[in-house]
Amino acid sequence: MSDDTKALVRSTALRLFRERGYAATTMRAIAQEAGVATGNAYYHFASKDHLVQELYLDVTREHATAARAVLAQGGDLTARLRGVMLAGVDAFAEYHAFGAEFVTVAIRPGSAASPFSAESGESRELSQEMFRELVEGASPAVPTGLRDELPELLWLAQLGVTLFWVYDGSPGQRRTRTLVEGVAPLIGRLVKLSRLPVLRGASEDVLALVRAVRA
Amino acid sequence: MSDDTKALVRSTALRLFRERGYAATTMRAIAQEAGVATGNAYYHFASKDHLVQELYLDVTREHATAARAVLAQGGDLTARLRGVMLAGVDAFAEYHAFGAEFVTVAIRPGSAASPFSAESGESRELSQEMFRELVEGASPAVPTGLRDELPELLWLAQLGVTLFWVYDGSPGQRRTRTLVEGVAPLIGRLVKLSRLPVLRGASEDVLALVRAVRA
DNA sequence: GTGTTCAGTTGAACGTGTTCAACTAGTCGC
DNA sequence: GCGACTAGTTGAACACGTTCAACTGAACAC
Repeated sequence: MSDDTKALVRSTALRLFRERGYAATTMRAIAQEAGVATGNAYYHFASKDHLVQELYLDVTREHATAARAVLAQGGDLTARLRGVMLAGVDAFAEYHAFGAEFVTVAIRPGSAASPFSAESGESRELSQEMFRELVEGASPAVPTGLRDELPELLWLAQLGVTLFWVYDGSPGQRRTRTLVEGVAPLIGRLVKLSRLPVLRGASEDVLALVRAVRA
Repeated sequence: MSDDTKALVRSTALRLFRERGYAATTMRAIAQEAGVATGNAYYHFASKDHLVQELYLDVTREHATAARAVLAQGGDLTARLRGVMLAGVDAFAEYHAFGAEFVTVAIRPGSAASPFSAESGESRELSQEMFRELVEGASPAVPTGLRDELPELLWLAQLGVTLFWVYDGSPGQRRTRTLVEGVAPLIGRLVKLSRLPVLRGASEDVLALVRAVRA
């Protein structure tokens, strides 16, 4: 029964999270709705955060699927970045009402749901792989100097957009879409300009900084 | 006794936060240490978050004081930005052990301690005013087109640096200092370059985006 | 069969942030 | 003086996430 129970708790939790949000979904309610004891849920999932992490994995998968359809259409860096980020806004839209509390949980450094945590490794890899495809399939091609670092930077940019999205109370998250519509061409343009002598130094500084800071 | 009690609860809470961090400081402990009933603390402060917000106000004041000393020395945008941001890292250093949980609390959109909340108005104003001085006192002067928007952008950059700082486990937060050492001249350089024809368009786009997104 | 082991399961118990009905004491109107 | 009125204060009570000692039953060894 173990595997069945775990799957049942998982799906029950995700359903309740979607229906009620994070705070209003109690561990007791999850257990009761799944027909098991409270402690049993903790046997299979170390904490409520670990259950939320399962939700993130689901959403990341949806985003990756939608993004792959966008990327299949080709295009330049700007178009691809715009498409992938807007696909993200769409994928997350369903959860916007509770987005705030979910991101709150995610940002806690110790949390299993943190985008940097070991537990989130699977969804992080999924997401970063998506941005790698985005960069590598762009035409015209991204300058070689940037090609290695850019995917991770774009992944971080996506996290930033998501953070903005959390605070975005406009209907349909219009402001976040406006942000994406502005940021995508801006990044596209800066990448293009990075080869010019004037910006050569600055762009090298950015890359050096990224490397220094990561170490 | 009301004002006395409020001040007593406030100072007790801040002391315990500094000594034990956020999670380990219980409302019961604060009340007990202050010699009042638990409910009494809630009469004066709506929630634990509101007490944390008082701590932020304290720290912001320390940062502003340290920053003012830096700004009094003049200098160009890069030097001033570097000085102010490093002063921030120093002012926050004492709390780094618990920084994670404090920022966690602060980032929750509904929270009183959020940098965007009404309750944080005082420390937000204090901080933004600091960046306004930073920009306006810089020599050579910042291009007029940027002068209005830059302070708020720098304030946001500071929030970003603080977010990085939370995750920075290096001794003495060396990585955050490296980040500041890199970001300050980068911003300084970009601001200078923004007047060149090649970047004119991009920098106008940035400003237009900021305005569009803020609305 | 019998004994042993252990993954799976149970629900009471703990400490938490927060709420609230009740109590206290000082102030005002008369 | 006296009767409201109220700001201040109390501590028990609530629901929560989480823990844990105890129980169950299937698998296995002999």
